[in-house]
Amino acid sequence: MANEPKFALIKQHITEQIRTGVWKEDQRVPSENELAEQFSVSRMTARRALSELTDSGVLTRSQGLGTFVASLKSQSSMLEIKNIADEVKERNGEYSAEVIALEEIAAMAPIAIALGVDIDSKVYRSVIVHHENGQSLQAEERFVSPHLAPEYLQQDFTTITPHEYLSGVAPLTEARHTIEAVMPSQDVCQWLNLYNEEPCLQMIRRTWSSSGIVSFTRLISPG
Amino acid sequence: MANEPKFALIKQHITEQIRTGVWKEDQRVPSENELAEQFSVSRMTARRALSELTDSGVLTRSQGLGTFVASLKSQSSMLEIKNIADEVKERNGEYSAEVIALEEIAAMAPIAIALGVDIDSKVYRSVIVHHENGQSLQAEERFVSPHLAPEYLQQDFTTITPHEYLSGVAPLTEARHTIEAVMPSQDVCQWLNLYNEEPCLQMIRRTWSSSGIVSFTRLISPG
DNA sequence: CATGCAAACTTGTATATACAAGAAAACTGT
DNA sequence: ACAGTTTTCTTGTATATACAAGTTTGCATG
Repeated sequence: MANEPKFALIKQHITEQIRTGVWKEDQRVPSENELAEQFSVSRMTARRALSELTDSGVLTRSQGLGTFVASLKSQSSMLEIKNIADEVKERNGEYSAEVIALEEIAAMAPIAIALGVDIDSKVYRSVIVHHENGQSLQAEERFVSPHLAPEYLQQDFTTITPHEYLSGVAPLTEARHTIEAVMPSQDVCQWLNLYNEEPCLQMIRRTWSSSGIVSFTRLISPG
Repeated sequence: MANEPKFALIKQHITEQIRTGVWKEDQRVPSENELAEQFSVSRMTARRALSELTDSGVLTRSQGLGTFVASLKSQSSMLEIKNIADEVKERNGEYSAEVIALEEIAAMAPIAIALGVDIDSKVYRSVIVHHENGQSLQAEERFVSPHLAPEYLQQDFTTITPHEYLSGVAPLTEARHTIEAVMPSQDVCQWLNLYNEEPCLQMIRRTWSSSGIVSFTRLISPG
């Protein structure tokens, strides 16, 4: 065997084709059998190369259809807005969401300014607590402009996360984050079932779509 | 076959043992052959469960020794400070670093304030450009307090990243991030070889260790 | 023509087998 | 007692095979 194992050589070949633009986004790549013949390896070895590149997000596969170059929206993972439900599932945990509030409120000054709407105009507010294996992991308070997501209050956020829903109705073009350590307020302690006052990480996130500011989100995770 | 494939059941069993504390950090887990016998599956199926959990960071393996529960430093990936070199390698890219500057300078007012040192006192400054497959990916300008990392200027940052070095000399206890979109300055354009003026993502990161502020970093990535 | 079925592809799961390579324990001869 | 070797365990790579399951294509029958 060469210094590099065969499956690694196939991986390198594939990433090379993608990097140099020979294989473009969403384009179909050779099937397991084709690669196996091309590199004179067994199907299982070709499969391993494709599977590992799928795990690392370079390719996507679907049964019956084939393997494709992943659409690399945010290649730089710095921009990546992670879906907490997917993260939990990646860790093999059991994800559940609890809807604490889902309502229409009158925008107080700072919220109105953040969302770019008039003071005291109607905005939607949701408070959701994300659980992993029954333990509360993160609280999410979100304010949404009604005219960009009019059906927001009708959603069932135990089965779809607000981020997933909003991504569907208004694809995000930009996000701005601020992360800081804070002491949780009384509200937050109640949402997350915190008894002792431990510092929490708070992320403020504002997301834009092409038609304007979509939402203003506060994510709070215990220490 | 059950609704859930066998390898998934084994994965669930393993994560369950870890989650409930039956198997603790760095403890050895059953070998492929032991799991295979225990679950009445082939070694390859048991192996798949172990491999996938290793890929997702739950386990670590080493040839000849065995498989162990990973030490789970930062379970919550929100806090995780990713190492760009590792990220590139994960994507199967070729990583290289270029040291643009590595020097001692007199701290100007904003830098001194950010680092918590006196104005015009000596601080270390490094500018490093991270490359993936020869293309510049990210520029990193970093200011470091000398008394917390006195040997900083003697390091070879083409083989170890500043973050890796600093983590070794002063384990980080906290980090604060700010991400925003900016137009790159002339300096940055030169570092990253940018000709046209495209917006860049800038992340300001301040890291603390138990003995004080360690570094103030500006990371800039093209759009 | 249209509906339905079958064939031919794809990826997904699972097994049995073989050998390579790293690490530690046990055994050997000096 | 020590050094070197062998054995035995581990994970790592690779193959051949089998069947399951999803998707498309095309053919055949009504």
